[in-house]
Amino acid sequence: MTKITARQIAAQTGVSIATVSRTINNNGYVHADVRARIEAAMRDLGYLPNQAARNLATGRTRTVGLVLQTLHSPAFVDMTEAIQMTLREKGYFLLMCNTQFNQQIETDYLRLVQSGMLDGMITNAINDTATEMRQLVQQNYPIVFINRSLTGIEGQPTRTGFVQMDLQHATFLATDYLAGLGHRRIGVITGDMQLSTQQRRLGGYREALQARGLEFDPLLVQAVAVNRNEATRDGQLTPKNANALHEATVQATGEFLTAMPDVSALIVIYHTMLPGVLQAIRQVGRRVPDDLSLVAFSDFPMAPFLDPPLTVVAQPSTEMGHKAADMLVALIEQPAQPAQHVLLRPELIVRQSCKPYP
Amino acid sequence: MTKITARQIAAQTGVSIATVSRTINNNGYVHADVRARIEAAMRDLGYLPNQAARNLATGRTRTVGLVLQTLHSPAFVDMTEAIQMTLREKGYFLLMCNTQFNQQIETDYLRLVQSGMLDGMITNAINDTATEMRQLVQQNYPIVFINRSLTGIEGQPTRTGFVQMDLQHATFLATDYLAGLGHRRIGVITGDMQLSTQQRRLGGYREALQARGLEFDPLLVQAVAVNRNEATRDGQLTPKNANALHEATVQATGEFLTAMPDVSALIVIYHTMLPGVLQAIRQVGRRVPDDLSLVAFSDFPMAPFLDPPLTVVAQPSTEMGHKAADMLVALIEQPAQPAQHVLLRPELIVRQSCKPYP
DNA sequence: CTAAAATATGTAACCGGTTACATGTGGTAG
DNA sequence: CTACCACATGTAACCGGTTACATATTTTAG
Repeated sequence: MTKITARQIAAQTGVSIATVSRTINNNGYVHADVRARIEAAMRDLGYLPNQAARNLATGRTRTVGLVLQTLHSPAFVDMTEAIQMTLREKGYFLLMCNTQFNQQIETDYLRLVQSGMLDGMITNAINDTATEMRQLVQQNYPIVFINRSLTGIEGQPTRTGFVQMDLQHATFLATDYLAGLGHRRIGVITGDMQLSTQQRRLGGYREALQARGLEFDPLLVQAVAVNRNEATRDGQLTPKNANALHEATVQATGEFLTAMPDVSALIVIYHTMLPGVLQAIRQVGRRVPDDLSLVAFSDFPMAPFLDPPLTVVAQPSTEMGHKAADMLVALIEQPAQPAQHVLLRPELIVRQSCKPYP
Repeated sequence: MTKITARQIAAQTGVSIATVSRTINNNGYVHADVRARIEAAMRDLGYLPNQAARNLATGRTRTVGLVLQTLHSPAFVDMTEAIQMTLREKGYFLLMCNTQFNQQIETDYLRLVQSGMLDGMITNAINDTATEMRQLVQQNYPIVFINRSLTGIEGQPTRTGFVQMDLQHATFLATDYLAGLGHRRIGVITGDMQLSTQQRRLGGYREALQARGLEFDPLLVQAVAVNRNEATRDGQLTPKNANALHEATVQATGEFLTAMPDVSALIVIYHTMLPGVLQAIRQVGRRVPDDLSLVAFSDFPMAPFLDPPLTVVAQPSTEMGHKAADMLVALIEQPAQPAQHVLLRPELIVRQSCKPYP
């Protein structure tokens, strides 16, 4: 299995390597007969152009990165598949970068764009405000942010794009629905408060409360730590951390429900926490929806078959994936311009996990 | 943002580019002082070595591909994350290749190894017997197969590895458990019959039936088509196909249950079909577990919270992922040798979706 | 004290393509 | 007939590193 090179194809066909290259890339002039002979030779010898060489010569790789914290969320799976399918149609490849909420890993992956390994990046990076990220944006590397925003680049020509679900509206929908059912004390189980998205998420919560004349009580917002910087220092990754998050969720939710017996409804922001929350609810002896109404984020195929069928705020994940991929390719192939924004709306899907407040 | 090159670092530091390269790669001799100066210069200028150039020069990319049909299966998600984490620790990157059951896409991705873009491949390719695949194996490209086997390479030195769950034992466990509960007519909902894994899966089914003195009835095995070659010709991918599979499952299962009223237990081989099966069961008016016992494949976090909590055969997906990644890296970094095999055992997790036959 | 070994660094070939530029042919408009 | 343009192909520089080899200096061993 000696590696076949373009030189050998050229020799075989009696042309120069430049003509072979033109044939491969279908640019420049190549006589039809010559083209046919070259293509035949390539087929016969099973020739495939060396990608590394092309990448070096062209300065592009037709590969983009997708930096997500985890795939253990149906929304992310939908998005990932949508992104990959769209990219594939446009001739791009996808490098997966799951960070398990570890910021160091996140930063490491971001550098791949600068190292010329990736033409661009789609990310919902946690440390979206970090220096490294701003640097990337400033240097005009193509980046599409998912559900993130970045201040200070307004109007400047960059290669930055934003695809967002209306996070504020999502929590608004959930809160408003529950408040409309008469619930007064609506708990929220969410992640680290320092995430830049929390403001918008809680904004929708407060907005809905206010509209219904309810008071905002910070004690009703229960954060579960998802950031796993420390947990990953020792190299123990997935299984341990997945369990760690689950345990942390069970414990935090259990304590929350015990400490707040007047909470009659719960909004769960992160899908990854849902099993833990459900378990905690069982453990403290509450029943959904009779003793506790529940709205979760992200729809998933099994949601209608849970006990009870789960009312959720569905995210347009597949569409977000398509948009993000489209946008990134555009940013890669076109010159810098003011950042583009796409905002998609979430949707409340009512099933049977909520009841009117007695 | 002029791109910084190793040459500039060399000039800046007053050394040759070779010394810079030695510093970067930490091989060969470099004086400690010089090394320090070079590293300082690299930091100051924000230098990152160009990956394409390194790939070309070294003939390696430290990137491997993962070819899976879909991520809409918790087992695949677990595996993917485990693979990626393991690879990352060993300094490799992961290129995602979801094929949506399209064999053309599968083949396309396989070629990436030959084009030098990938150092190796982990795959559960559908067309595992195809010419392209055998060719790859023959040419000693590092490949690890997940739940697949390949005849005709026994003893030959290749760079092939196999990580398998004991598929036969998995169906055996499910079937034996149901038969032990007194069920006689146990239905199986599965995928395309031409998949090379079907033989082993059904083997376990028949083995258990035989051990319990029950007869095998081919009519009890209901296939749902998952192969989406045609559906993808028009470029319409994810959402349409996901729905298509769901609808096909609902319909096939519904007809099956209606045509076979004496079936008192059901084994669902593919997780992606589970929602469709559950919906069909509802539609035909059966109730789990009272009118129908159910065992599904793959455990998932929400399984205990389904109605009823689902009895499943759990796959050691995370472990399979780790093993596969370890194995692939070994195959990449070591010379060809006889194929390695890892066989892991599934486990029956009994919850409440099965009842004794009345 | 001297030869061998270890350390340190530079030179230049090489990885396998892409592409700007030069060169050459044939057809066509003026 | 000449100038110009489309077509066709080759030459060689270039992409940005890696690394074999040559050379020089410093240690170490005997």
